[in-house]
Amino acid sequence: MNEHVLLLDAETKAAEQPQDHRDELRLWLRLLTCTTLIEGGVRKRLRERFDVTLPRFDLMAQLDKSPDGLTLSELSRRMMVSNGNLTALVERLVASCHLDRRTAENDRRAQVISLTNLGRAEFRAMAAEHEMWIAEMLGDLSRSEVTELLRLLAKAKASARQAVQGERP
Amino acid sequence: MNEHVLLLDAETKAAEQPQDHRDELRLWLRLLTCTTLIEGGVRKRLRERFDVTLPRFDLMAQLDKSPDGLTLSELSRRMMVSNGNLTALVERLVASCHLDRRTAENDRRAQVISLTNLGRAEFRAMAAEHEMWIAEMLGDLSRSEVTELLRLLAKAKASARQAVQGERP
DNA sequence: CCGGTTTATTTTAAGCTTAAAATATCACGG
DNA sequence: CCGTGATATTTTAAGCTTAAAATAAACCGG
Repeated sequence: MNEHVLLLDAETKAAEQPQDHRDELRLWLRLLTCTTLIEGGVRKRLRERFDVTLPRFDLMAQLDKSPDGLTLSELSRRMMVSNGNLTALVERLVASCHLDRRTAENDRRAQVISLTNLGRAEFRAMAAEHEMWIAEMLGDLSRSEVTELLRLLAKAKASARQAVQGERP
Repeated sequence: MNEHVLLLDAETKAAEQPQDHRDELRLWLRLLTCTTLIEGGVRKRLRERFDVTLPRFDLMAQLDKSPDGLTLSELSRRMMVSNGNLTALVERLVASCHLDRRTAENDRRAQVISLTNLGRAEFRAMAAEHEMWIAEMLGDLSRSEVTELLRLLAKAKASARQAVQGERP
């Protein structure tokens, strides 16, 4: 009986498995292509128009949404990059007077990072153009297609998050 | 009359522009989140299971689809990474006996890269698991949702490609 | 209040990535 | 066949990224 089950499993695998998940794989590759294309376009425009890198723009974008600043840990969680990555990135932006950094009041381990007035002003000028670039790149999608993509990607995001983070401990 | 037009334009801008493209921006951010999540999960699994990096896997994936090999230019176009990037990546995989590299027969400038038997065998073992990881991460989507996403992302991809590459010269 | 554990950050080593400049070869029109 | 422009690749410099180890401070149960 055991062999029977195993045999069935093997046959099932042979018959279905190799084809079964091809669409999911295609979906992942297409998602990656879309992201890479848009990211490349944004990166290039940021460099040409503002001489700024994408990671710096992303960092400033997070801080612009949090006027009271964020700790490095919170930043790394929101940007989904490693902790050590931020150390150098923040250092450079502090050196160029775009960011402020201070020790947290109640926790001497933590650093609170925030935008300076200069940083905020420069970011907002960039963000305004950035929004138009994105609108242009996604310009062939109708309003309802955008809405539908938002809905389906929310589901994909939840699915991936559960699979990826559900295994952490 | 010119002032009239300009005034209308200004009013239109003030009334619509600041809000008009928020959904496209949200869509882009959600796309990026999905990609980053899945990419991180794949990267981690590739490292833990096979001690291989994602760029190496991607490179081998392209070559596996082209049994006759590819030139560096063609590879860089398909992988959407810069030319110089591949030089070191290929070098390392040649050193570890996963890739072959030979000068093209009819063009002494070009290098043709292909998988060795070892490289192909190792890649296929990884690819089989990789497909299951992706299926798991996207497991909460129904078949019809996957199909619909494929359709909409194809449109997004075409839109972005036109906007990004239409400006090259 | 003390010792073990967790949390926040930095450091380190390796590798990836890009843009731009340099090099080498090819193609082709005159 | 020769120069000119295009194409293929490598080199370079700077910056990004990660994982893992190290450091430091906070928390917490006994």
